[in-house]
Amino acid sequence: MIDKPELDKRKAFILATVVYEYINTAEPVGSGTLAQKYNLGVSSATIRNEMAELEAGGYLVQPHTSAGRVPSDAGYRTYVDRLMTPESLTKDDSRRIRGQFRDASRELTDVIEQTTRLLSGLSGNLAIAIAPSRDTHAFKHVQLLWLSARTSLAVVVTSAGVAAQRVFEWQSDVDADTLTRLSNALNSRLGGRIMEDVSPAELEGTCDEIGATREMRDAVRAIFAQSRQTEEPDLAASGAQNLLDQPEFHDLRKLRAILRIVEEQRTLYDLIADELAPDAQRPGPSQPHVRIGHELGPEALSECSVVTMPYRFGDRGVGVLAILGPRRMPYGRLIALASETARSLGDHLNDVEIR
Amino acid sequence: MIDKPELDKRKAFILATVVYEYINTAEPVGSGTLAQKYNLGVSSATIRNEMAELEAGGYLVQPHTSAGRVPSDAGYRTYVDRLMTPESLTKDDSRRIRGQFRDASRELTDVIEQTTRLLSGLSGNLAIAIAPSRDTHAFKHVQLLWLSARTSLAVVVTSAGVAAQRVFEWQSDVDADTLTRLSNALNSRLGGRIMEDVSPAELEGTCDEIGATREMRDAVRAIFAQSRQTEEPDLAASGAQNLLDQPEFHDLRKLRAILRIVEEQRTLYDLIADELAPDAQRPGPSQPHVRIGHELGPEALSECSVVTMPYRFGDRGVGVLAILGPRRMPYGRLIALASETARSLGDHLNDVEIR
DNA sequence: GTTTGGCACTCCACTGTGCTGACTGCTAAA
DNA sequence: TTTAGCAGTCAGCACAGTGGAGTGCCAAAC
Repeated sequence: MIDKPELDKRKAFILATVVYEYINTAEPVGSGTLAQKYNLGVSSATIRNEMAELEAGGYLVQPHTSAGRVPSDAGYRTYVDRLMTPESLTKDDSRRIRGQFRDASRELTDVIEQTTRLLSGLSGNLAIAIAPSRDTHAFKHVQLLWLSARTSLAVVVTSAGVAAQRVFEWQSDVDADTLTRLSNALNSRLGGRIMEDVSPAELEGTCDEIGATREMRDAVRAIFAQSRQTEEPDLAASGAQNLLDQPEFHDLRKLRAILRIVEEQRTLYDLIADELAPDAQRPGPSQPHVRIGHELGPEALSECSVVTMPYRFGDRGVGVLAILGPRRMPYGRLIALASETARSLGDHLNDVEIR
Repeated sequence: MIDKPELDKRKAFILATVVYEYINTAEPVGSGTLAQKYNLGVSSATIRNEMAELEAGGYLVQPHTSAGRVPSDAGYRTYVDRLMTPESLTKDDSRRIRGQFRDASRELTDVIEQTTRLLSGLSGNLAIAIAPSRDTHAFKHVQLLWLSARTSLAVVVTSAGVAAQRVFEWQSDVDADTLTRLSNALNSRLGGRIMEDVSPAELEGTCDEIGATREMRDAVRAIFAQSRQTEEPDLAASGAQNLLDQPEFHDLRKLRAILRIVEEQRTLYDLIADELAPDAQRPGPSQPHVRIGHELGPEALSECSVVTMPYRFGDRGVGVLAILGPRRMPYGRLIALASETARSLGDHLNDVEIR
């Protein structure tokens, strides 16, 4: 990508104003409107000339010859990176966010889902949340419970709550005492460790220590594997119907394509999970990111933008909040919303963390 | 409601054909089309007369003077109750349903969600599932686990798997032995009982037996209350984007109203939960039900129909599957799909039930 | 009594036309 | 470099005209 020519002050101001006006009205912005509504100190003809140059530079596009201008991906990008003034939340928004987490559930999946509801309600767009990978939770406790001679229940508790439970049917009788000894051995060896650091070899070693059968060894491996990973990405989305309000999605074909992606969680996950890896390594506070139109990849989302904001849980756990909407979204407000919600969510998770 | 006049054979056949044709084409059906495509043995003029009478009887309506006819709620109702021939599933559908449950999760909420995905995929409509109320599960096991001197974890296991877990922070030190004795006492007193039959007095009695503190009594009550009920109805829905394909929902206002109801789970639950109560009492196999247009209640759903089918879990647990779509839905096929899926789901739940 | 062909009538959906208004680019003067 | 003025472009809208699908009714046929 070639560097865009630098924008002089007036061009920058005009671009910012076009984006601002278009975000508010959803109508192509003409030179006349600009001269009238905003005090630029120059005539519409001058603005016209500037806008022509902004179009040549790739910041604006014209839907048709005799229409006003609309920002391009590059126009939005410049706006977000350099022209936009950061916003802070209204008192009311802050209060609603705090209120939501004050009496939120302790259950990770419930919290994640409630957070997407909150965020979609406040933002008027589609909200998505990815739960922190279980690999990064700390192991707290495992208990093998005796239910009957040939059945038992295994429960694994991590710092984020119960990660997995599973019923086993044994081939041969098992007594409660063996289960307790095995539980104790595993607890003393693994307590406090991060799940992804626990190796299968270590599990087997612990089993051998108390003379567990081969069958039990397999069972222990299975239950640990299950508590580390889920088959489907752990993700929630809500507020899809908000998109119906946006004039750009009145075309049903486009809307379908988008909703298909949302329903098919895998694609949605891949879209946002990019934010996980870099943030987990980078030290310091997390940063919101904005991805605009074609930057997102899928053609179906070429008229959408996404604001993402990682949140932290414990030392290692990282999840992501995201807001998906039309490119014509109020970036400042949504960034502020996502940031504050991510912060509150992280705080809440740390509060309810099992220590 | 006044009884409709009986339909003679020919009227019945014409009504059935109009409904059938309209379901397939989504276009108002005219007398000419009927005479041409279906072998009625009479001319279009005769059909015209019959259709006029069917309209007078309230079975058909005309969108405008020079258009064909469209079924009314009463027309669909008659079709579903008396005219339609029951369908059975294709080999392929049956295979997909069986395949889905062969390696389905043991986790109740996962199964419920996967079932809605399956059903929305097969039916091409919106699928909804309500999980059986936890009140009807059988109590299996409770374990109070010692995590540290002042924190412990309680896990309640019911016949459908883990129902609740909760971390307690105690005001004063608690030792592992007390927790174990309390767990044992609760288990021996309550094992196998249905959750809704367990009274708070009984819980308190058991606590007193082993000399538990007031604080622990409250904790036990809380964990049992939590395992019986969830705040939100336990419900899953998927396939909303299927509705976009239906021509009747190309009107965005109508679509919005419907999606709003779907997102707001409470209304959706109330809509379908009616099916729970009567079926739980009635002996014998469950029956599918169809509710059409205004029968559903909410004005927003006046152009929709819902097929519901209860499924059973254990002796008492009853949940419901539902398919929501336009009134112009292939009732025979959807009833067969819902029935077969409900049966498979019930079987699966009973297979994975903890005994 | 029922059925049928014929006919006049109705009304939606579509098409083409012309108009309006918003906006542009360009040019020449300030 | 800025501005006023002007001609040109094009979407969107209102309007009228047309075609066609379908109806209701009536009189003749069965």
